[in-house]
Amino acid sequence: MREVARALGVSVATVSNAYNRPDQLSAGLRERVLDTARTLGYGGPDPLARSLRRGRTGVIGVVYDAPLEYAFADPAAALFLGSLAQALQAASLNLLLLASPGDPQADPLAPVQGASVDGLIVYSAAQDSELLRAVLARSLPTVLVDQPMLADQPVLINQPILVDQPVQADHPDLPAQDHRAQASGVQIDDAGGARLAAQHLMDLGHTHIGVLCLELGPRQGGGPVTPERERRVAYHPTAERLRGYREALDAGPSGTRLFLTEAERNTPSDGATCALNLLQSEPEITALLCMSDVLAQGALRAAQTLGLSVPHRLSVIGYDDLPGSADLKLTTVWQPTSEKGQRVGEAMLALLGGQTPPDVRLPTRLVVRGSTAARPTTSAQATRPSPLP
Amino acid sequence: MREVARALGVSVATVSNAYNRPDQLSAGLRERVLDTARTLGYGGPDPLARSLRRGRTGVIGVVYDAPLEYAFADPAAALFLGSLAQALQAASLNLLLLASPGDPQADPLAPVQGASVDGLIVYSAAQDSELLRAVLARSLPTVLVDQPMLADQPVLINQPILVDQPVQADHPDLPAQDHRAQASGVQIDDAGGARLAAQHLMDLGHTHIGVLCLELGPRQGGGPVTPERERRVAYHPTAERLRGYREALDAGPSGTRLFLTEAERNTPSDGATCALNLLQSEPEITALLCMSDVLAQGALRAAQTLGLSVPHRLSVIGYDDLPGSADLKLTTVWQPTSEKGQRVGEAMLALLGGQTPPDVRLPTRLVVRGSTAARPTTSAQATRPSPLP
DNA sequence: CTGTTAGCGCCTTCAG
DNA sequence: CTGAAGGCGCTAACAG
Repeated sequence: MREVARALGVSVATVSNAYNRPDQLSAGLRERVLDTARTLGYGGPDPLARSLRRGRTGVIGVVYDAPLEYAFADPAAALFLGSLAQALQAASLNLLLLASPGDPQADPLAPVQGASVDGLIVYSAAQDSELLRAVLARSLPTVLVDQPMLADQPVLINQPILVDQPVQADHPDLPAQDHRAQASGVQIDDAGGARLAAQHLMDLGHTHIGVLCLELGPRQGGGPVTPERERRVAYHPTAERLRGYREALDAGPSGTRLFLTEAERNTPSDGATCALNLLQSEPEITALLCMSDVLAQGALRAAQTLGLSVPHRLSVIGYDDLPGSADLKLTTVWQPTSEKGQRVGEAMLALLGGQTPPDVRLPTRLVVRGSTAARPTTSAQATRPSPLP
Repeated sequence: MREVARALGVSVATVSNAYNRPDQLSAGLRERVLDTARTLGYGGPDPLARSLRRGRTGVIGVVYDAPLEYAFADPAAALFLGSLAQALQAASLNLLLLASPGDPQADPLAPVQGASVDGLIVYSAAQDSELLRAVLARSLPTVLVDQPMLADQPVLINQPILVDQPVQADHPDLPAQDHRAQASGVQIDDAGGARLAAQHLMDLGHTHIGVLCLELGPRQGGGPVTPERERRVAYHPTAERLRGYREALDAGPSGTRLFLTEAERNTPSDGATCALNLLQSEPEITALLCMSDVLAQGALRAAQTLGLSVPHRLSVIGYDDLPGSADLKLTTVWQPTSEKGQRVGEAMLALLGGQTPPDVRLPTRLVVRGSTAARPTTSAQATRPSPLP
């Protein structure tokens, strides 16, 4: 910039103005400035330096506690991220994807601590985790998605104790930095939806119900869920859905049993594997409660593999109500995925604007389609599924 | 940082060292520094300032010339982005999504010009567009995905003409900035795959073939493709696939005809709409060439709506070979989507490391499954599809 | 309408 | 092992 200024015999401020405040200099001069800039190969103000000076980056970070490829592979996540991006784009904000590094050597907090962003959105993180603490420690506008309500968060001492003067007393041209951690929460009624799903199955007379759980926490590896593990579920949505299932059970006739497995990843094939294992080890199961439609899709595939007709021999319920689930005739719990993204975006915008938006809790609904039916009669039930070829 | 230094009676350099070079000070002092920092509410070095000083941000921008939500809605894009992210994560690089603003008032170049990034990846942009020029003008390490080979790109004068001294002569501690635009290309054999698909159909005897095109360019709106519009296709993959179809046609028996429509967006429902319109206005069509599996999925749905059995009455071919396409028994053109992402990531890493990776062109293949069959006999063909209810 | 000034927060060489 | 100094590139106030 100085080069350009010198070449024209003007001051750097004038060059800066040529880019940022056209009204501050004559149109002719402005043209000349832009022109020589081009000649000199100067492409305009450096975004980084500008951000430093202005105190804003125009970037919002999304924290995702898993390899980033999962985010793109999961349709529900993609849907959410898409609508979030759309909401933020309206304010010219871009999305920075912050995932924990694949390399286990690397510091999983580094991305969060090192990102130049104006705000942070936590999409997936274990409750009460280091990661979450690192996010909060940045004292940036933060939106927590599908996390326990803020009131339940451990309080964090973040008020800087100023040694003598406010740091920026001599800098009236910068907006006074507000160092309070400003956070807001958006979530859905996870437990409520789960309760509806389990209830529906019990109303249909099912007494032996398999549950395909989403990950219980970061890198758990899947498999049967012991009561011990059930107590330590780290991912809030998983915990809540489980709680919902349990609540329905407790409210219904006693004698109904749940058989829990954890899918290693939220993919159809992991869902299929889980379902297969579960159905073979517990032949009395007549219904499957899946914590996602993706998992349910796998369950459907498993049923087909085992020659179990859905819904006559096996009922299946999903969660999310993805766009493709209607085609599959899947009974499922609907959640307002897109709206959630939009709400999160709006909350962030409000936070950025200095407001403190209230926490939001969005409803869920049971959508009954063709994949659930009354418990098969005992004779049919007695038919033990044939072992795999 | 100064606060912390003052509170401890040490210099700021020492505080900085506490964070960045533990070997430069005693463990005890380091502990004390970190400790008082915590007490004072100092969360560590500001990433922005650090980036400015170091000259690196640890962020790679992905340029996407459409509302960002499209990127997430398109499974092929998601797959690509996922594997790209994974490759980049290995080098602790994060992904910044740079989409053109939804607001048509806003400057579509702003995101590209204003992003603080170490490199740029162009995933979707019209060839020879302003956007592409703006990307190249940044003189950053750049990878062009599915764009015409670099040799065909308009040359850009980007060498800065230094007025007197190299700007950084007095700053030997910073890596000498290399201002040459370093770009590399990764693409697939779009035309080749398309040719195979069209050929397959012609081998099966089809003579009236409908084509469901991806967008021809930014915001075109869809609809029938006139020869005029066909000449001006702005998106390279669309142009190439079209060229491939045409090549097969030219090589085959004369008398075969193509009927072109553009889908407004790459979604199943747009695909269905297109297919419906096409099949109703041109009842002689017995096969559909779709430029994506997503579009093909819509075509399949349209066929069902019209009561046209696939493949007996109507053959359908897709493009991409998505994970779900096998279940649909869709004949399609496979492309190495994940590998493409990985290659792009590697190319970026090489560029960042000062190397100049060669351009890469990945192969495509025809995967024949159940959605294509020989042209129906004349009598069957004469059955005009029933109008919609 | 233009120029001067004073940093934004940090890192790194170099001298002690 | 520690401290002083200079500057990354830019912008906003203020004075002319």
